[in-house]
Amino acid sequence: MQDRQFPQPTTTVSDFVTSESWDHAPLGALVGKQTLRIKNKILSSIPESEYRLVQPHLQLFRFQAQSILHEPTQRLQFAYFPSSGLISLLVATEDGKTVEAGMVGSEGVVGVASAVGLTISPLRHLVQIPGEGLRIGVSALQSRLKSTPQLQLALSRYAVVQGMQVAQTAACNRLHDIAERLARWLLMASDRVESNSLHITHDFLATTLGTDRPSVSLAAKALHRKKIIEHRRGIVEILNRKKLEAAACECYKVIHQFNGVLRLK
Amino acid sequence: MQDRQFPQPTTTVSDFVTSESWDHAPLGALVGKQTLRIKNKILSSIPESEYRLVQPHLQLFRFQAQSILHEPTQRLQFAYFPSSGLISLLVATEDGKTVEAGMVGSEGVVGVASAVGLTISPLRHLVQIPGEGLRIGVSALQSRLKSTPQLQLALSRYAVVQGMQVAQTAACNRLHDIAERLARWLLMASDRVESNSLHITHDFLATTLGTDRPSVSLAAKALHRKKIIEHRRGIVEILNRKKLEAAACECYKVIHQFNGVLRLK
DNA sequence: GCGCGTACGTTCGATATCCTACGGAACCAT
DNA sequence: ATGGTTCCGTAGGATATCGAACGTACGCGC
Repeated sequence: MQDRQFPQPTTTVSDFVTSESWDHAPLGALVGKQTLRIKNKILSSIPESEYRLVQPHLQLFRFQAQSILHEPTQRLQFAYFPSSGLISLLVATEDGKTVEAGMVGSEGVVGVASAVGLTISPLRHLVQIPGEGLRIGVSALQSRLKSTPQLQLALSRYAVVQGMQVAQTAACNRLHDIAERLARWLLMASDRVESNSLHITHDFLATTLGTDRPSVSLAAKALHRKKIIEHRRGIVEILNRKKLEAAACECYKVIHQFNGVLRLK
Repeated sequence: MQDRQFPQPTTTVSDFVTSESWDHAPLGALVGKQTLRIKNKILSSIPESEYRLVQPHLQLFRFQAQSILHEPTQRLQFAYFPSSGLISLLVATEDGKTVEAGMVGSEGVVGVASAVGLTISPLRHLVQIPGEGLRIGVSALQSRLKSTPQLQLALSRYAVVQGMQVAQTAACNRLHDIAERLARWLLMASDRVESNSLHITHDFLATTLGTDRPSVSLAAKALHRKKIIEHRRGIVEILNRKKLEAAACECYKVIHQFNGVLRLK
């Protein structure tokens, strides 16, 4: 919250592990981990027997707003299983522009590349909406995967589905205008936060939509004029969800459906 | 070649299996499959023992220009391992526009979703440059994967790396102009065809770049004026590769590097 | 050689977006 | 309250792209 110098890599370590207090409170920690496990769709989908194998390596983790979990120049350190909050997967170009390629909430995992033996990712992992979850060190995860085939499959499957979502985003970025994309993003974020009130600035919306701030303000104004959203300093509020869905491009529904694929095997 | 009604789903079955002649020529078939196997980077990377388990299910397959291997409305039927040629992964929107999200050549596999138990893909798989390769039925592949862990890992890893490439494409589509993207596409295609002469029309370039034909013609003209490319009816020729790389956006190099990740474990 | 379908060259107006800039409002720390 | 910082509203010119249209050139089949 206090560190807002977003583009600087100085804030990229962001080791806000809250396990200090939680880990040393045996009962609390277990209850916490179990709750967070259930809220994360991937961890909740695997058998109890497999979960027990990875559980000792899971740390409780609090996602701080605007902190960076990974930079492309780094090696992947952890895989994160959010139970709440929202993490943006951003691509940054040489000239400093950025755009979001994907989004991870409680339905997924951040750093899925580590599940297939890779320790790099060209994507910046930025916390857009704070929350909490569990994380596991990359080497611990990799060494456990052989004995947790269901987890391995769930992770691989998520990687494929995430690729589909990224592909739809690639098309969306090319073919749909800013107002449509803004509406899509607000819906996707709202789904993950489970709230109609989003704490985000136009500036950050510009970095995720791959445009500049005035363009976001104009698009937001257009939605406001239609009484679809309301926004004040750092907060966007959804007034009429139905209308917002109508204002968004088809990509919202398409991407939303992909999540269903994960459950239906 | 003769069927050019591209957007129509009538040509989507495209069962141009040439295995009839090849399969019934025992020696020739084996030699053919072995050659094609070696040229495909995924099949060549797995142990001989695992290859022998899937080999009986592999069919020789010839990719016909402009044929469609898969439509989003269908279920995945086969996974294709190209040894040559180029397949575009296209996203189509409701209003009929299309744009390429990814590209598969001998380094990869088409239909990787089938490797994680899924039988859908929202991407149209379109043959851009003809070639040949091997294919395997989805159910045969899935039933063999448990006993071929190296293949499973190679496929999962490819899925992740392909996701990275798609993410970079998503950014490229948003942040780079048409001339840069055209240059990038020509380079990527040239790498896979291993030739400086590409048999493709401006119209198809427009569908892959997500724009219209006149915009492609203008961009091509700009490259031609700088003596970087030459183009006549249905053919684009790269005259100066160095200059073409300079004219392309960084995304070419970035995506190219991802392929290296596959080999380096 | 002729006709026809396909592909390319080019134009122009409309639109979306970018880029830069400035001012005002909200929030925070003191 | 006050000063500083962050965030939003807005404007105007520059640019890229779109969309539609028309003409031309190539190549194939007859």
